[in-house]
Amino acid sequence: MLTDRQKEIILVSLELIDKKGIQGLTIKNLANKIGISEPAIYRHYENKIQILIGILDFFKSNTEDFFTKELKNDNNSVEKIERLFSNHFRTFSATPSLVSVVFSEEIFRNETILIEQIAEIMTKNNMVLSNIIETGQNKGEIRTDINPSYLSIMILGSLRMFVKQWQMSNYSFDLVKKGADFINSLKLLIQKN
Amino acid sequence: MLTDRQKEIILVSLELIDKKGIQGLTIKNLANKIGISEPAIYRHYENKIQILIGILDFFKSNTEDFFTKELKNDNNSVEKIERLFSNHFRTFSATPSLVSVVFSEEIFRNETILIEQIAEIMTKNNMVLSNIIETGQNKGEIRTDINPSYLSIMILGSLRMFVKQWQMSNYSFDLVKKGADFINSLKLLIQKN
DNA sequence: GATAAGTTAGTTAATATAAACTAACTTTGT
DNA sequence: ACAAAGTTAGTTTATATTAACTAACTTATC
Repeated sequence: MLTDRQKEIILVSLELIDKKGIQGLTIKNLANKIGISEPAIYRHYENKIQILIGILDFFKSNTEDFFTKELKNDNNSVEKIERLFSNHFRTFSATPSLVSVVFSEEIFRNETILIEQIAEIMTKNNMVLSNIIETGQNKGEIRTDINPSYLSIMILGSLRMFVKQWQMSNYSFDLVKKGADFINSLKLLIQKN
Repeated sequence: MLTDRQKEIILVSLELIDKKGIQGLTIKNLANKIGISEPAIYRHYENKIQILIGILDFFKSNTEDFFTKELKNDNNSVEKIERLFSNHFRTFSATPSLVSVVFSEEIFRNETILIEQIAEIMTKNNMVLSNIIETGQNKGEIRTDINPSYLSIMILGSLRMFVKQWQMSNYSFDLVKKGADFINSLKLLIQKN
């Protein structure tokens, strides 16, 4: 659905945001880095907002595929959570610049459409996780002394902070490897007994 | 140390960032909202970066006072953590616009000085918390099956996510009240047995 | 299979707007 | 009367976007 150039624009935009923040994403920087002129960008995206929407779509499709696949099976809930996040770790490892974008609602504050999309993603993540937790509690796999929505906030917050630290350390450790270790600790917290 | 007008500039800047994101903090918006002309701003701050530094200082002094006070006493570690965060909740309740700023490293990506200050704050928070946890583990108050740095990431991440949800819900619940409840759940997770 | 018509992806040049900041003058409060 | 805080009217620089045009390729038609 996306042309090669469109994919390139999205990827280079992610890199720019990653390295210089949202203020670094200008049509000029984008064009320079790709090696074409500024107006050429407009042959591929109508305007800057469409590019930002493209970035969000890139991430959305990335996770949505996985959600639908993973949620169908009938694994243990704790394992499900484990897989959900090791998948995220793999995604971030492959495209580290995604971290800046996905964890910075700030970037999308200008346009209502963008805010809505970000809110949608976050609500979805939260609902999916709450559901898994509730099921796990009913099956006796997850501790029941804390309500699902709180547990969900804690898990999502923990993971987010973990990834953010990886980013702030300049990707100095292996996210997938250390991430697996971190998830193990998280499992200790949420498992029954 | 700050004049009334300087305080006003900081507070209005916080409001602008809170409502429109960092892109909403312009000298023009600032001047309009205060009700003076743009150049008048420069009578009080040399340039925009100084204003941003002012915002960070405002938050730093807010927490530093508390840290030094709170850490001297010899309370139970879990209680210490509880107080540390209920204090944060109170601060955010009083000045909700702080949330956008403190939790958005993104905002300060342009200038090296600002990045350093943010990193300093985060490192400090993390060290203070790790220390409290380690002490608590040695005194048998906190579970020892998870290492202090992981626990610290989990706690900070949980709290951050909790506050962020409060913000994203348009401050629809009482942060201090529900926050106390949330901290209770967190306590269940980290306490020994 | 050659030519006309259309498309794609690019170029350079220009424009509108908005940002941060400055110089020179005026008002206000003690 | 003088210093602090304000104003008006600018400057410079950057940014997104548009206009006008072109080279190279693809498709349709005779």
